[in-house]
Amino acid sequence: MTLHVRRRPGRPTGGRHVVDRDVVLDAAERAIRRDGASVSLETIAIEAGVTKPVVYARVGGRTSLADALSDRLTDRLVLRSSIAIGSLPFGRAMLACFIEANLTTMADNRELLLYVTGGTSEDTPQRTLSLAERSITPMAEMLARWRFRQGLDPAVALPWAYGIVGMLHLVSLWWIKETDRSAEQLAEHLTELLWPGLSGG
Amino acid sequence: MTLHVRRRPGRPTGGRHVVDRDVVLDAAERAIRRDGASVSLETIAIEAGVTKPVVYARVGGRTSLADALSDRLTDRLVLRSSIAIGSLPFGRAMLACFIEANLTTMADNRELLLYVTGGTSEDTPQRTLSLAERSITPMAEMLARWRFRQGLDPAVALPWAYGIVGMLHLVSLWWIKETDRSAEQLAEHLTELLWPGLSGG
DNA sequence: ACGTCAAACTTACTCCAGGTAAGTATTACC
DNA sequence: GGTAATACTTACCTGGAGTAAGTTTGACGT
Repeated sequence: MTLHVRRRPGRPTGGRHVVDRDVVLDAAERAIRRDGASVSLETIAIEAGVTKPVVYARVGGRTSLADALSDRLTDRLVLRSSIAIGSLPFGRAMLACFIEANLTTMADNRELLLYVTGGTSEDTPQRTLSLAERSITPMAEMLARWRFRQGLDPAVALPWAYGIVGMLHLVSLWWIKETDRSAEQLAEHLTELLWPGLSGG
Repeated sequence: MTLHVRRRPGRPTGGRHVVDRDVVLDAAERAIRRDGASVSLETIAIEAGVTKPVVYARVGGRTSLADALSDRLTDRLVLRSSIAIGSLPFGRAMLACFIEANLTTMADNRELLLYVTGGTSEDTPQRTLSLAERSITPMAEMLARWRFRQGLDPAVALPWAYGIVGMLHLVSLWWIKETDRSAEQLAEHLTELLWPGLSGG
């Protein structure tokens, strides 16, 4: 029994696509989780129940696919971070929550992270950067406001934000290899490193 | 006029290879600097004045090549860092020197960095990690000793070291795109973020 | 001196994944 | 019911990684 039935060709009755962009992206995520970051576009297409050109029509080539999945991962990072820090005032505990939320989200999307950042094309660094840019926005803005209120120079917010994202990124890569220590403990360690400087101490 | 003359086949007179491993790696670096990170193995072989199988005989496939170049980049990072921090006592100024040395070294090896970390295969994250592991060793050891003497827990040294390398990595990627601010200023900003926590403040 | 072997390289191939062009089945519309 | 548009699939092209087989030369024993 074949799990995924090929769509029949021809104009569909409803007038709309049966397999739209999000369905393809969902299938891509499933295939990546199952087969790892080196999964081919053809495999992804089969997982979606269509053929390769359909994937190209919906999301474009491999680069566009990686971009789209990067956006999804970023959305999750931003969402989980925002939830984590939403109910807390700016302070040490908030930073720890932000860090832990990021770490656990990356761990939950392990294969996806490897696909997006370790991808097959040469624009991977650019994508990593844009992922960083988006995922730091809440933190960077909050940081700039905080420092401005404190009478400190807000110009450092941008390099700091990149730095923190880079830190979380590499620590995540390391951590998802051997998850022996808890996310909470790891987040506490990083908070211990970052908070004194962040708070202007 | 052809710049690179093909070697004649046959057993050489000296008994040793004319084009040894280091020559191939030098050629690879030149080709990468010239053509970017997406350069093919064939182009690298031509740059070295040989053909593809010779590259395979000397360094192995694309993965091995990336590993070897990663080692070279790491050597430079460690060397320049060691020189920068060698004459200074552990302290804020030393951290700033360490950071600036790392940033400028990455900028000097821009294309190489993109090749190694944004490479074509799926083991890129693993390579990024091993690059990190090696390049942080001096810093991590120093850090652990320092904290031990201060009566602080040295167990945080490893995650901190990864975190710092990740921070430097991403900030470098960002910085080499638009080098508008000076390395010194950037290093100062990151030092301002890290030092208070590092020193156990 | 000469035949044989081994070394070192090149040519020529296979294989696979990304990407695309052309063809086919089905529905919408008048 | 005929024509046009649509949404696919099949079949192909391209380029790079990796490898097998062939070719040229020096070394070495007799």
